[in-house]
Formats: sequence, structure tokens, C-alpha cells
Amino acid sequence: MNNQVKILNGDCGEILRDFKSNTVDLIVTSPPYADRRKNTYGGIHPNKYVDWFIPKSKELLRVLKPTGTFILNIKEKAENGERHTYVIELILALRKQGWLWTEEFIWYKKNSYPGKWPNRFRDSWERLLQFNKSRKFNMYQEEVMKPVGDWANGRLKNLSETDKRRDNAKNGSGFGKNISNWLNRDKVYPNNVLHFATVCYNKDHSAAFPEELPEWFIKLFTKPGDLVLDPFMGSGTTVLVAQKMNRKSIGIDILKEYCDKVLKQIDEMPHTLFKDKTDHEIQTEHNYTIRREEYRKFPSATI
Amino acid sequence: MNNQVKILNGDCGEILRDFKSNTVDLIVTSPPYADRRKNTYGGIHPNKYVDWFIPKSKELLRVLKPTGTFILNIKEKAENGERHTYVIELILALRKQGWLWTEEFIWYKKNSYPGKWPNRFRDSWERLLQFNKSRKFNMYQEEVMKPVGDWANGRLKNLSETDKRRDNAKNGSGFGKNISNWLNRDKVYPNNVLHFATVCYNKDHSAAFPEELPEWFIKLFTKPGDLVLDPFMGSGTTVLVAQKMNRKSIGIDILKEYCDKVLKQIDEMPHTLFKDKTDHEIQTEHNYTIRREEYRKFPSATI
DNA sequence: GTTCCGCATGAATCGATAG
DNA sequence: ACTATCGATTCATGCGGAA
Repeated sequence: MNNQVKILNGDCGEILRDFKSNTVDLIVTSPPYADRRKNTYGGIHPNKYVDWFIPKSKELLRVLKPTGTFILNIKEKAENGERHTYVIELILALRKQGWLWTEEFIWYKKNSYPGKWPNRFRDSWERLLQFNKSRKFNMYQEEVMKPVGDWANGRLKNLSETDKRRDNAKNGSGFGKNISNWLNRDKVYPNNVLHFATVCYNKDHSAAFPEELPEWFIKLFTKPGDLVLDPFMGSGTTVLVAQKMNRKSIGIDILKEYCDKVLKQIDEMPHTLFKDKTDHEIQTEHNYTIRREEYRKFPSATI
Repeated sequence: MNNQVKILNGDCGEILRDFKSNTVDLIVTSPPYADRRKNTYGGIHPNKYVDWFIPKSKELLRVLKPTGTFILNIKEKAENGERHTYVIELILALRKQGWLWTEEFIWYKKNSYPGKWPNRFRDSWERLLQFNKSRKFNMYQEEVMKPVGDWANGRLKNLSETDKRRDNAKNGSGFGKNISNWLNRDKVYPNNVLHFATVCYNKDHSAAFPEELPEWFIKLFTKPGDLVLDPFMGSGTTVLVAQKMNRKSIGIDILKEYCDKVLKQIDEMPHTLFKDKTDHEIQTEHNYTIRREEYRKFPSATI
């Protein structure tokens, strides 16, 4: 079967021990931030954050395929007028653990949380840290191309014959441009600053990100049928989006109520079981299949 | 006298030793990044970057007023598929030195350096790290309020970005004045993601950052008559903008040719000496005074 | 005096090739 | 194996001159 979602309740560091190595294509997650969400997760003290996270990321490193990618959405809290350093300490610790720190995307939130303080403005961005297991990872850049900027309207309208023919290597840096390359181009590659609005506050999970966010990374780093993992599932945005996009997915959360809620949402999704269709057919028809796994504390997971 | 600029040639770590403590209101600087600008500055190896920087920042910490702010523009390089860690190591080292890491602004550059690679997109942002000496620093938030987004979109849509900027840059052109009148109506506080395009003229004139960048921080953290320091002056954007904005400024650079070039530009600025006018009058009339200091290797600086 | 078009250029990075 | 050099790739913007 092609599409499949598993929801597992428990501590991801423990649950992942039962997983086979080198099986996950993409990890997208937003772990609880330090000292936040005290009433739900209990809160992790900033000074202990790295020690809390590293045993879990050890398992993540093991289960990730060598061609896979780990996207970590995390934000440091400002405490007593200062930005805490646990996030950058975590980056150093993860590198020491064997991860490659490949990239740092910026999630720019246009509609950031309102507020006013005498010593700072609204915090409108978060880190999206990309880690990899090896330098040869899968990346499908064409899948996330975006419309070319406004500048093209005014500038590429009427090109003379000389421009179409021109391919010049100018002085020094070698960046000659060939205008004709742009003629039939309406899309360009994105950069590492992502503009996504935050989700409205109608869900009760405090750290949810918008669907566009996991969608963008799932498009970029996986193909249909690949396996996506969110070890801190929360409200389940990652697994629900993966499901819609016809990827297999596994969500883990330590709170049973979140697991129940996500399972309920999955059951409510439009779905049909399918048999022998190609990925293309499945995507085209927007059919989804759901394989609801039994809900176990310690599954003998053989994905 | 109110306005004053000093250009000093030499290593800022040495030159600053002659400065009195607690005298500078704002430091805005963009030091040479690791392994960049090799042909001009020689390049600092990433692994030695922190050791190179820390002695200099020790003096910066000393000369800064307790109410002052240090803005550090820096970016890590990507090499062999990985982001280098020298910037985040520098943050940790600066904190250990006694700095407070107050904020991290993001400078988003739409027109970042072009290129395409199989494993990453173009890097379109840089860090603008804010450090402070104490938790009670001066911040004039109203000075950087910006127009409400909707209004600007609707009213200015028909004009090209180039035309808007060009007309605003000319002091007192009718168009610019009209716009600024309109803008005074609905303003909102900005957030910590700053959108500035990089400068890319078709002349040989290259600058590290656009004038808007130091201008924004000078407005936010200083008042007219305050002292602005750029210990890695380069092409001199910071001191030239400070000069226009009627702040005192000191620029330091290890390369004599940069010092000469900046002094020449200062001499070419429109200026009049003024006597007993208020800051407000000075700003309103767009008069500037220039006090060109003698150019010494080791000044007995008594600012 | 405006608008439009052409040209130049930028804190880059990777992979292959050569020493 | 490890380092140095070279070639290929790319998108947004300012400026100058022409229409």
C-alpha cells in the first residue's frame, strides 16, 4: 500500500528505539520550546534543553536515511531582556553528534504575534534549521519554484534580437547573463527566506505552524510514497499534510490527547482505499488512503 | 560644535585603546566575514575568526556607554555543503566577554547573490546581531515607525520602486514631500525582519550595505549629536549616513585607501558651518557641518 | 520632465580538474 | 588523500541614455 499514517503515543526517544535504521526520508518537527507550554508539556528549562534533546536526536539520526533531511523549527525565548543561547548551543551539539548543519532557513511571519515592549520589536521570524546525515541528500528543487518577481514584467517585455543572442562573459566574475534564457521563464528558484503567515489561533495547540510550511519541505525533500516523521507531532500539521500529499507518515507525541485528536482528524479526511495505482494517478485523482494503525505505547515498528 | 567626523587609519583593536571609556552611543559595523574579501583584507580563516575578533570587541565593550548599543552585521559562509559555525561561536564568546545578546534582527535581501547549486538555494539573509552593555539602553522606537502596509500598497503601486526611491532620495523634491506627508498618518511599529536591497551600482562603487541599514539603526538608537562608531569602516556608509543625520561619528579602517576615499566623500558633501542652532533647526534645514579631523595613526583621542 | 530599455554587477558555491 | 584553480550557474536592482 502506498499511503499510511501511524500515530504513536509516548516519548519519541523511547519509541524510536524500536524503529529500523535508515528508513525515514524526512523529519519535520517543531519541538516544545524551552520553558514554554508549561501547562501542557511541563516545560524544559533552557539550561537543560540540549541535554534533553540530544538523546532523542541520536535516534533521529539513526532512523533517517542517508539521503534524508531533518528540518528543525525552533526559536529561542527572550528571557530577562536577553535572547537565550540554547538554540545555538544545540546546533553545536548536533554537529558533534554527527549531523551536518546544512542550512538555516528563515521563516518570516508577516502576521507575527502582536505586542509592544520598550526594548524590542515584535519577533517576526523563526529558525528552520536543516540537518543532514550525508552530503548526498535528495532535493527536488523544481517542486518549489515560485513566480518570477515583478521586475520581469517591466524588463523582459520586448527584447531586441541582439539581446536574445547575447551571451557574454563580462569582466571578472564570470556572471555573464543570457537574456534569452529568461524569455520563456515564469518561475524562479526560491531562496532561503520563507514567507508563511502564522496560523490563526483557533487551535488549542500553541506551537502549530501553517500547513504551507511542512508542505514546502515535503515537496522539496520527498516524493510520493516517501516516509515523513514528526517526533513532536502536537496538533499534527505535519502528518496531516503528508497524508494529503500522499506520503507515508509517522507522528509521535507524548500526550495522549493530541494523538486522539489527530487520529480523529485523519478519520474525517476524505479517503478511499486504493489498490494498484501509480503515484501519479493517486496524486491526480486526489484520492487518499488511510491505514490507521493500532495505538500502542511501544510498537514493534517495522515500517 | 554639534557635528563631527573622525576617520582613523589602523587596527581598531589598537586604536580604540586610546579612547575614553563609556563614550560611544552606537556601534554599527560589518567586519570582514571569514574568508571573504581576500583580495582587500587578506581574509580571516573561519577557525580563527573568534580569536581574531574578541580582542577588538573587548575595547568596543569598554568604549560603549552603558546606554549604548552594538549592532554587528555578519553572515556565515557555506563550504563543502555545510554552514560554518564561527558566527554562533562568536555569539557565545561575546556573551562570555560580558555582552548581553539582546536581539537578532534579520536583514532580508531580495536581490542576493545569484547562482544555483544542487544542495541549496541562494542565501538571502544576514544576521544583524544586537548586543548591549546593560539592560537599560536607549531606544527611540517611534523614529522608525513605518506606514501601514495596505496603504502603501494601494497608493504607490503604480510607481516603480526605482522611481519611488529616486525621488525620495533627492532632498525636498515635491513627490518625496507629498509622500512623507501621507505617511505621517498611519504608522505602525516595525518588527525584527528588515527588508533592504543590496547596493549594486554599475560603477565600481561597492558598499557593504545600503544607506538605509545604518540609517535605520541610527534613528532607532541615537539622537542628534550622539556619537556613532564604525570600527570596520570599509566604504564608509555608516559614518557618511551618521554625518547626514547630524550625529558625530568615528570610522576606523585598517586600509589607508578606504580612509582616503571616505575623507574625500565627506569633503564633497554639501555643508555649512553652523553656530547656535538647535538640533531641530539643523535637521529641518538640511544643513550639515563637517569637522574634518587630522588623520593620525594613533590619536590621543579625547572624544 | 517622464517613462522605458539596455547594461552592469553583486560579502557565492559546487564539482571537476590539475598539481 | 589533500589543496588550489577554474568554469558554470542566476535574479534583482541602480543608473544612464534614448524615446
